[in-house]
Amino acid sequence: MISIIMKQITDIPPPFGSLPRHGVSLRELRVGDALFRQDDASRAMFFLRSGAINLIRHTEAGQKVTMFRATSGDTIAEPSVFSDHYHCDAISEQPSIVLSFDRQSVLAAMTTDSEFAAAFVKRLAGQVQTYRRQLELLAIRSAKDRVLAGLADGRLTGTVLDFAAELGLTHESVYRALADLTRDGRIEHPARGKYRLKPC
Amino acid sequence: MISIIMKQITDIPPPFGSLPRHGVSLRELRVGDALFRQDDASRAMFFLRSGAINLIRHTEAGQKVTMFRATSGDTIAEPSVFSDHYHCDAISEQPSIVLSFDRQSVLAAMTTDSEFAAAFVKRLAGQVQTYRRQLELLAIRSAKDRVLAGLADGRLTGTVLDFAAELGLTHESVYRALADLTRDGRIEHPARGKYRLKPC
DNA sequence: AGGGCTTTATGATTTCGATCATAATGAAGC
DNA sequence: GCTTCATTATGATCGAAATCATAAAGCCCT
Repeated sequence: MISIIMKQITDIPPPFGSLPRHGVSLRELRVGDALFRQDDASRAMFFLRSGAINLIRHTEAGQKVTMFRATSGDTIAEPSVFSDHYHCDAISEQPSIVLSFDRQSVLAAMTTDSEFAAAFVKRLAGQVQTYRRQLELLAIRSAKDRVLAGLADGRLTGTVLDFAAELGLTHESVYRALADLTRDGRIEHPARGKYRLKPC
Repeated sequence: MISIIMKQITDIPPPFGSLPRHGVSLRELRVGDALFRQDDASRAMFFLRSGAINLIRHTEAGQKVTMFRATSGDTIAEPSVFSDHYHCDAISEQPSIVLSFDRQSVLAAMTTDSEFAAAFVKRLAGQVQTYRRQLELLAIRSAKDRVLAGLADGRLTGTVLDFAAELGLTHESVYRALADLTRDGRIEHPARGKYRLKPC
Protein backbone atom coordinates (compact mmCIF):
# COMPACT_ATOMS: atom_id res chain seq x y z
CA MET A 1 0.00 0.00 0.00
CA ILE A 2 1.37 3.37 -0.98
CA SER A 3 0.95 6.13 1.52
CA ILE A 4 0.78 9.62 0.11
CA ILE A 5 0.15 11.03 3.55
CA MET A 6 3.66 10.16 4.67
CA LYS A 7 5.22 11.55 1.50
CA GLN A 8 8.42 13.35 2.39
CA ILE A 9 8.78 17.03 1.74
CA THR A 10 11.85 17.18 -0.44
CA ASP A 11 14.32 19.89 -1.25
CA ILE A 12 14.15 21.90 1.92
CA PRO A 13 16.48 24.84 1.29
CA PRO A 14 19.36 25.58 3.61
CA PRO A 15 19.46 26.26 6.45
CA PHE A 16 15.96 24.91 7.05
CA GLY A 17 16.89 21.34 6.20
CA SER A 18 18.20 20.98 9.72
CA LEU A 19 14.80 21.67 11.26
CA PRO A 20 12.95 18.64 12.69
CA ARG A 21 10.52 17.21 10.17
CA HIS A 22 7.50 17.88 12.37
CA GLY A 23 8.31 21.57 12.20
CA VAL A 24 8.00 21.72 8.41
CA SER A 25 4.89 21.57 6.29
CA LEU A 26 3.86 22.48 2.77
CA ARG A 27 1.06 24.64 1.50
CA GLU A 28 -0.30 25.58 -1.91
CA LEU A 29 -1.98 28.90 -2.56
CA ARG A 30 -4.19 30.05 -5.39
CA VAL A 31 -4.26 33.62 -6.64
CA GLY A 32 -5.73 35.89 -3.99
CA ASP A 33 -5.37 33.38 -1.14
CA ALA A 34 -4.04 34.74 2.14
CA LEU A 35 -1.08 32.92 3.67
CA PHE A 36 -1.80 34.96 6.79
CA ARG A 37 -3.49 38.17 7.78
CA GLN A 38 -2.32 41.19 9.73
CA ASP A 39 -2.79 40.62 13.48
CA ASP A 40 -3.23 36.84 13.13
CA ALA A 41 -1.34 34.88 15.78
CA SER A 42 2.04 33.98 14.30
CA ARG A 43 2.65 30.24 14.12
CA ALA A 44 5.29 29.97 11.46
CA MET A 45 7.60 31.63 9.02
CA PHE A 46 7.69 30.65 5.36
CA PHE A 47 9.85 29.89 2.38
CA LEU A 48 8.39 30.62 -1.01
CA ARG A 49 9.26 27.73 -3.32
CA SER A 50 7.40 29.10 -6.34
CA GLY A 51 4.93 31.84 -7.20
CA ALA A 52 4.70 35.34 -5.78
CA ILE A 53 3.26 36.73 -2.57
CA ASN A 54 2.70 40.35 -1.66
CA LEU A 55 3.09 41.58 1.88
CA ILE A 56 0.50 44.27 2.32
CA ARG A 57 0.04 46.43 5.35
CA HIS A 58 -3.14 48.27 6.18
CA THR A 59 -2.53 51.68 7.70
CA GLU A 60 -4.79 53.33 10.21
CA ALA A 61 -6.20 55.54 7.47
CA GLY A 62 -7.26 52.42 5.57
CA GLN A 63 -4.57 52.77 2.98
CA LYS A 64 -2.90 49.66 1.56
CA VAL A 65 0.89 49.57 1.36
CA THR A 66 2.80 46.84 -0.42
CA MET A 67 5.80 46.35 1.83
CA PHE A 68 7.44 43.59 -0.11
CA ARG A 69 6.82 41.33 -3.04
CA ALA A 70 8.23 37.89 -2.31
CA THR A 71 9.24 35.62 -5.16
CA SER A 72 10.77 32.14 -5.45
CA GLY A 73 13.51 31.63 -2.91
CA ASP A 74 12.42 34.40 -0.58
CA THR A 75 11.57 33.86 3.05
CA ILE A 76 8.50 35.49 4.53
CA ALA A 77 7.63 36.70 8.03
CA GLU A 78 11.00 36.19 9.66
CA PRO A 79 10.39 38.99 12.16
CA SER A 80 7.23 37.22 13.27
CA VAL A 81 9.37 34.49 14.75
CA PHE A 82 9.99 37.00 17.53
CA SER A 83 6.52 38.42 17.55
CA ASP A 84 3.25 36.80 18.50
CA HIS A 85 1.33 38.16 15.55
CA TYR A 86 1.84 39.02 11.90
CA HIS A 87 2.29 42.66 10.96
CA CYS A 88 0.83 42.51 7.47
CA ASP A 89 -1.30 40.50 5.09
CA ALA A 90 0.42 37.95 2.86
CA ILE A 91 -1.63 37.63 -0.31
CA SER A 92 -0.77 35.29 -3.15
CA GLU A 93 -0.33 37.20 -6.38
CA GLN A 94 0.30 34.04 -8.37
CA PRO A 95 -0.33 30.37 -7.62
CA SER A 96 2.31 29.69 -4.99
CA ILE A 97 3.89 26.86 -3.09
CA VAL A 98 5.27 27.64 0.35
CA LEU A 99 7.07 25.71 3.03
CA SER A 100 5.99 26.50 6.57
CA PHE A 101 8.52 26.40 9.36
CA ASP A 102 7.06 26.20 12.81
CA ARG A 103 7.96 29.23 14.89
CA GLN A 104 9.05 27.26 17.94
CA SER A 105 11.22 24.94 15.87
CA VAL A 106 12.92 27.91 14.26
CA LEU A 107 13.51 29.57 17.62
CA ALA A 108 14.95 26.35 18.99
CA ALA A 109 17.25 25.85 16.01
CA MET A 110 18.41 29.42 16.31
CA THR A 111 19.74 28.96 19.80
CA THR A 112 21.18 25.49 19.40
CA ASP A 113 22.48 25.47 15.83
CA SER A 114 24.85 28.33 15.17
CA GLU A 115 25.16 27.51 11.48
CA PHE A 116 21.41 27.80 11.19
CA ALA A 117 21.48 31.09 13.02
CA ALA A 118 24.27 32.48 10.86
CA ALA A 119 22.42 31.59 7.68
CA PHE A 120 19.30 33.14 9.08
CA VAL A 121 21.12 36.35 9.88
CA LYS A 122 22.40 36.47 6.34
CA ARG A 123 18.86 36.16 4.99
CA LEU A 124 17.63 38.94 7.24
CA ALA A 125 20.51 41.16 6.25
CA GLY A 126 19.47 40.67 2.65
CA GLN A 127 15.93 41.68 3.57
CA VAL A 128 17.19 44.88 5.10
CA GLN A 129 18.97 45.70 1.85
CA THR A 130 15.76 45.07 -0.07
CA TYR A 131 13.81 47.45 2.12
CA ARG A 132 16.45 50.06 1.64
CA ARG A 133 16.12 49.70 -2.11
CA GLN A 134 12.38 50.11 -1.71
CA LEU A 135 12.86 53.29 0.33
CA GLU A 136 15.24 54.61 -2.27
CA LEU A 137 12.62 53.96 -4.93
CA LEU A 138 9.89 55.76 -2.98
CA ALA A 139 12.17 58.74 -2.52
CA ILE A 140 12.15 59.42 -6.26
CA ARG A 141 9.71 62.27 -6.60
CA SER A 142 8.95 62.27 -10.30
CA ALA A 143 6.38 59.63 -11.22
CA LYS A 144 8.05 59.08 -14.58
CA ASP A 145 11.47 58.47 -13.02
CA ARG A 146 9.99 56.30 -10.31
CA VAL A 147 8.16 54.13 -12.81
CA LEU A 148 11.30 53.82 -14.90
CA ALA A 149 13.36 52.88 -11.85
CA GLY A 150 10.74 50.35 -10.80
CA LEU A 151 10.74 48.87 -14.27
CA ALA A 152 14.55 48.71 -14.28
CA ASP A 153 14.32 46.96 -10.94
CA GLY A 154 12.11 44.32 -12.55
CA ARG A 155 9.10 45.06 -10.41
CA LEU A 156 6.44 45.01 -13.12
CA THR A 157 5.69 41.31 -13.23
CA GLY A 158 2.03 41.20 -12.26
CA THR A 159 -0.62 43.73 -13.11
CA VAL A 160 0.03 47.43 -13.50
CA LEU A 161 -2.28 47.93 -10.53
CA ASP A 162 0.03 45.91 -8.29
CA PHE A 163 3.02 47.72 -9.76
CA ALA A 164 1.42 51.06 -8.90
CA ALA A 165 0.79 49.97 -5.31
CA GLU A 166 4.40 48.91 -5.00
CA LEU A 167 5.58 52.28 -6.26
CA GLY A 168 3.21 54.23 -4.04
CA LEU A 169 1.52 55.91 -6.98
CA THR A 170 -2.02 55.85 -8.33
CA HIS A 171 -2.52 53.50 -11.24
CA GLU A 172 -3.61 56.41 -13.44
CA SER A 173 -0.30 58.15 -12.89
CA VAL A 174 1.55 54.94 -13.64
CA TYR A 175 -0.39 54.37 -16.88
CA ARG A 176 0.37 57.89 -17.91
CA ALA A 177 4.04 57.59 -17.01
CA LEU A 178 4.26 54.34 -18.97
CA ALA A 179 2.57 55.99 -21.97
CA ASP A 180 4.98 58.96 -21.74
CA LEU A 181 8.02 56.74 -21.47
CA THR A 182 6.83 54.73 -24.46
CA ARG A 183 6.32 57.93 -26.47
CA ASP A 184 9.81 59.07 -25.45
CA GLY A 185 11.11 55.76 -26.80
CA ARG A 186 12.63 54.86 -23.44
CA ILE A 187 10.57 51.71 -22.98
CA GLU A 188 8.76 49.23 -25.23
CA HIS A 189 5.09 48.40 -25.14
CA PRO A 190 4.82 45.06 -26.94
CA ALA A 191 1.25 44.36 -25.82
CA ARG A 192 -1.60 45.64 -23.71
CA GLY A 193 -0.41 45.66 -20.09
CA LYS A 194 3.15 44.70 -21.08
CA TYR A 195 6.03 47.11 -20.81
CA ARG A 196 9.77 46.57 -20.79
CA LEU A 197 12.97 48.56 -20.89
CA LYS A 198 14.53 49.07 -24.27
CA PRO A 199 17.51 46.74 -24.58
CA CYS A 200 20.28 49.27 -23.99
CA MET B 1 51.55 55.02 36.97
CA ILE B 2 48.07 55.24 35.65
CA SER B 3 47.51 54.03 32.11
CA ILE B 4 44.59 55.59 30.29
CA ILE B 5 45.52 53.79 27.10
CA MET B 6 44.61 50.45 28.57
CA LYS B 7 41.36 51.76 29.94
CA GLN B 8 38.68 49.11 29.56
CA ILE B 9 35.64 49.74 27.44
CA THR B 10 32.83 49.17 29.86
CA ASP B 11 29.19 48.36 29.46
CA ILE B 12 29.31 46.49 26.20
CA PRO B 13 25.68 45.66 25.48
CA PRO B 14 24.53 42.09 24.92
CA PRO B 15 25.26 40.11 22.89
CA PHE B 16 28.44 41.97 22.00
CA GLY B 17 30.00 41.47 25.41
CA SER B 18 31.06 38.02 24.29
CA LEU B 19 33.19 39.39 21.48
CA PRO B 20 36.96 39.27 22.06
CA ARG B 21 38.27 42.57 23.39
CA HIS B 22 40.49 43.20 20.40
CA GLY B 23 37.38 43.23 18.21
CA VAL B 24 35.80 46.13 20.09
CA SER B 25 36.74 49.77 20.01
CA LEU B 26 35.18 53.08 20.86
CA ARG B 27 34.73 56.20 18.84
CA GLU B 28 33.37 59.65 19.46
CA LEU B 29 31.76 61.73 16.75
CA ARG B 30 30.99 65.42 16.54
CA VAL B 31 28.00 66.78 14.67
CA GLY B 32 28.47 66.23 10.95
CA ASP B 33 31.24 63.64 11.31
CA ALA B 34 30.99 60.58 9.10
CA LEU B 35 31.23 57.20 10.79
CA PHE B 36 31.60 55.77 7.33
CA ARG B 37 30.78 56.68 3.76
CA GLN B 38 28.88 54.89 1.04
CA ASP B 39 31.20 52.47 -0.84
CA ASP B 40 33.89 52.54 1.86
CA ALA B 41 35.33 49.11 2.60
CA SER B 42 33.34 47.70 5.51
CA ARG B 43 35.48 46.92 8.52
CA ALA B 44 33.02 46.91 11.34
CA MET B 45 29.47 47.23 12.51
CA PHE B 46 28.49 49.63 15.27
CA PHE B 47 26.46 50.14 18.39
CA LEU B 48 25.30 53.64 19.12
CA ARG B 49 25.76 54.28 22.82
CA SER B 50 24.57 57.88 22.73
CA GLY B 51 23.69 60.55 20.21
CA ALA B 52 22.04 60.16 16.83
CA ILE B 53 23.33 59.08 13.45
CA ASN B 54 21.57 59.32 10.11
CA LEU B 55 22.06 56.70 7.44
CA ILE B 56 21.90 58.55 4.17
CA ARG B 57 22.00 57.00 0.76
CA HIS B 58 22.93 58.85 -2.40
CA THR B 59 20.90 57.80 -5.40
CA GLU B 60 22.14 57.80 -8.96
CA ALA B 61 20.22 61.01 -9.60
CA GLY B 62 22.20 62.68 -6.79
CA GLN B 63 19.25 62.72 -4.42
CA LYS B 64 19.81 62.13 -0.71
CA VAL B 65 17.60 59.65 1.10
CA THR B 66 17.60 59.22 4.86
CA MET B 67 17.18 55.48 5.23
CA PHE B 68 17.29 55.35 8.97
CA ARG B 69 17.93 57.53 11.95
CA ALA B 70 19.79 55.59 14.59
CA THR B 71 19.52 56.61 18.21
CA SER B 72 20.91 55.31 21.52
CA GLY B 73 20.82 51.54 21.67
CA ASP B 74 20.56 51.00 17.91
CA THR B 75 23.03 48.98 15.93
CA ILE B 76 24.31 50.26 12.63
CA ALA B 77 25.52 48.56 9.46
CA GLU B 78 24.65 45.00 10.36
CA PRO B 79 24.18 44.03 6.71
CA SER B 80 27.70 45.21 6.01
CA VAL B 81 29.01 42.32 8.06
CA PHE B 82 28.13 40.25 4.99
CA SER B 83 29.15 42.83 2.47
CA ASP B 84 32.57 44.24 1.69
CA HIS B 85 31.43 47.83 1.54
CA TYR B 86 28.93 50.17 3.15
CA HIS B 87 25.75 51.00 1.30
CA CYS B 88 25.16 54.44 2.70
CA ASP B 89 26.74 57.35 4.55
CA ALA B 90 26.51 57.40 8.34
CA ILE B 91 26.54 61.02 9.44
CA SER B 92 26.39 62.11 13.04
CA GLU B 93 23.40 64.32 13.69
CA GLN B 94 24.34 64.87 17.30
CA PRO B 95 27.57 64.33 19.24
CA SER B 96 27.68 60.55 19.39
CA ILE B 97 29.56 57.74 21.01
CA VAL B 98 29.73 54.46 19.15
CA LEU B 99 31.23 51.07 19.82
CA SER B 100 32.85 49.42 16.80
CA PHE B 101 32.72 45.68 16.44
CA ASP B 102 35.20 44.23 14.05
CA ARG B 103 33.51 42.54 11.13
CA GLN B 104 35.57 39.37 11.31
CA SER B 105 35.02 39.03 15.04
CA VAL B 106 31.28 39.34 14.56
CA LEU B 107 31.29 36.78 11.77
CA ALA B 108 33.28 34.41 13.92
CA ALA B 109 31.00 34.84 16.92
CA MET B 110 27.98 34.28 14.72
CA THR B 111 29.08 30.81 13.69
CA THR B 112 30.49 29.67 17.02
CA ASP B 113 28.24 31.29 19.57
CA SER B 114 24.59 30.47 18.96
CA GLU B 115 23.37 32.78 21.69
CA PHE B 116 25.19 35.62 20.02
CA ALA B 117 23.69 34.64 16.69
CA ALA B 118 20.17 34.42 18.09
CA ALA B 119 20.45 37.86 19.67
CA PHE B 120 21.80 39.22 16.43
CA VAL B 121 18.89 37.79 14.49
CA LYS B 122 16.53 39.45 16.90
CA ARG B 123 18.18 42.81 16.36
CA LEU B 124 17.96 42.44 12.60
CA ALA B 125 14.33 41.40 12.81
CA GLY B 126 13.70 44.61 14.71
CA GLN B 127 15.44 46.54 11.97
CA VAL B 128 13.18 45.00 9.38
CA GLN B 129 10.16 46.16 11.36
CA THR B 130 11.61 49.65 11.51
CA TYR B 131 12.06 49.79 7.78
CA ARG B 132 8.51 48.63 7.32
CA ARG B 133 7.31 51.45 9.54
CA GLN B 134 9.34 53.86 7.46
CA LEU B 135 7.77 52.52 4.25
CA GLU B 136 4.35 52.88 5.78
CA LEU B 137 5.15 56.45 6.70
CA LEU B 138 6.37 57.31 3.22
CA ALA B 139 3.23 55.81 1.72
CA ILE B 140 1.11 58.50 3.37
CA ARG B 141 0.45 60.92 0.55
CA SER B 142 -0.76 64.00 2.35
CA ALA B 143 2.09 66.04 3.76
CA LYS B 144 -0.02 67.07 6.73
CA ASP B 145 -0.90 63.48 7.63
CA ARG B 146 2.66 62.35 7.06
CA VAL B 147 4.06 65.04 9.32
CA LEU B 148 1.50 64.18 11.98
CA ALA B 149 2.32 60.46 11.73
CA GLY B 150 6.03 61.23 11.91
CA LEU B 151 5.45 63.39 14.96
CA ALA B 152 3.35 60.65 16.58
CA ASP B 153 6.19 58.26 15.85
CA GLY B 154 8.53 60.55 17.80
CA ARG B 155 10.74 61.36 14.88
CA LEU B 156 11.10 65.10 15.40
CA THR B 157 14.00 65.14 17.81
CA GLY B 158 16.63 67.06 15.89
CA THR B 159 16.08 69.94 13.52
CA VAL B 160 13.01 70.30 11.34
CA LEU B 161 15.33 70.01 8.37
CA ASP B 162 16.38 66.52 9.41
CA PHE B 163 12.79 65.65 10.16
CA ALA B 164 11.81 66.74 6.65
CA ALA B 165 14.53 64.59 5.10
CA GLU B 166 13.32 61.61 7.10
CA LEU B 167 9.78 62.15 5.88
CA GLY B 168 10.82 62.62 2.27
CA LEU B 169 9.33 66.10 2.10
CA THR B 170 10.81 69.53 1.53
CA HIS B 171 11.38 71.51 4.69
CA GLU B 172 9.04 74.23 3.44
CA SER B 173 6.20 71.75 3.18
CA VAL B 174 6.98 70.45 6.64
CA TYR B 175 7.02 73.95 8.15
CA ARG B 176 3.69 74.67 6.51
CA ALA B 177 2.19 71.38 7.65
CA LEU B 178 3.39 72.05 11.19
CA ALA B 179 1.88 75.55 11.06
CA ASP B 180 -1.41 74.14 9.73
CA LEU B 181 -1.55 71.45 12.37
CA THR B 182 -0.84 74.02 15.04
CA ARG B 183 -3.61 76.26 13.68
CA ASP B 184 -5.95 73.25 13.66
CA GLY B 185 -5.10 72.74 17.30
CA ARG B 186 -3.84 69.23 16.65
CA ILE B 187 -0.30 69.90 17.83
CA GLU B 188 1.40 72.33 20.16
CA HIS B 189 4.15 74.73 19.29
CA PRO B 190 5.75 75.63 22.61
CA ALA B 191 8.81 77.30 21.10
CA ARG B 192 10.55 78.09 17.87
CA GLY B 193 11.47 74.79 16.23
CA LYS B 194 9.61 72.80 18.89
CA TYR B 195 6.42 70.93 18.12
CA ARG B 196 4.64 68.17 19.96
CA LEU B 197 1.38 66.28 19.84
CA LYS B 198 -1.42 67.56 22.02
CA PRO B 199 -1.68 65.30 25.04
CA CYS B 200 -4.80 63.35 24.03
C1' DA C 1 -22.89 33.93 -27.24
C1' DG C 2 -23.72 37.00 -23.69
C1' DG C 3 -23.40 39.42 -18.93
C1' DG C 4 -20.65 40.93 -15.30
C1' DC C 5 -16.16 41.98 -13.70
C1' DT C 6 -11.36 43.58 -13.74
C1' DT C 7 -7.69 45.65 -16.03
C1' DT C 8 -6.05 48.83 -19.20
C1' DA C 9 -6.17 53.34 -20.83
C1' DT C 10 -6.89 58.32 -21.45
C1' DG C 11 -9.33 62.98 -20.82
C1' DA C 12 -10.59 67.04 -17.76
C1' DT C 13 -10.04 69.30 -13.61
C1' DT C 14 -8.31 70.28 -9.11
C1' DT C 15 -5.29 70.22 -5.48
C1' DC C 16 -1.28 70.16 -3.14
C1' DG C 17 3.58 69.92 -2.75
C1' DA C 18 7.83 71.74 -4.97
C1' DT C 19 10.19 75.64 -6.13
C1' DC C 20 11.77 80.27 -5.75
C1' DA C 21 12.03 84.31 -2.94
C1' DT C 22 12.49 86.76 1.29
C1' DA C 23 13.09 87.69 6.09
C1' DA C 24 13.48 87.09 11.09
C1' DT C 25 15.73 84.53 14.79
C1' DG C 26 19.34 82.44 17.14
C1' DA C 27 23.91 80.31 17.51
C1' DA C 28 29.03 80.28 16.65
C1' DG C 29 33.16 82.67 15.96
C1' DC C 30 36.06 86.73 16.00
C1' DG D 1 29.32 93.62 20.17
C1' DC D 2 29.35 92.51 15.54
C1' DT D 3 29.63 89.37 11.55
C1' DT D 4 28.46 85.13 9.52
C1' DC D 5 25.85 81.33 9.06
C1' DA D 6 22.17 77.83 9.62
C1' DT D 7 17.60 77.23 11.03
C1' DT D 8 13.02 78.68 11.27
C1' DA D 9 9.30 80.63 8.93
C1' DT D 10 6.05 82.35 5.40
C1' DG D 11 4.51 84.26 0.78
C1' DA D 12 3.82 83.66 -4.41
C1' DT D 13 3.82 80.86 -8.26
C1' DC D 14 4.07 76.71 -10.95
C1' DG D 15 3.77 72.06 -12.24
C1' DA D 16 2.79 67.55 -11.60
C1' DA D 17 0.23 63.99 -9.47
C1' DA D 18 -4.32 63.00 -7.53
C1' DT D 19 -8.98 62.84 -8.38
C1' DC D 20 -13.05 62.22 -10.98
C1' DA D 21 -14.99 60.52 -15.21
C1' DT D 22 -15.40 57.57 -19.05
C1' DA D 23 -14.65 53.78 -22.14
C1' DA D 24 -12.59 49.93 -24.50
C1' DA D 25 -10.47 45.32 -24.04
C1' DG D 26 -9.97 41.02 -22.07
C1' DC D 27 -11.48 37.43 -18.65
C1' DC D 28 -14.55 34.24 -16.20
C1' DC D 29 -18.78 32.11 -15.75
C1' DT D 30 -23.03 30.25 -17.33
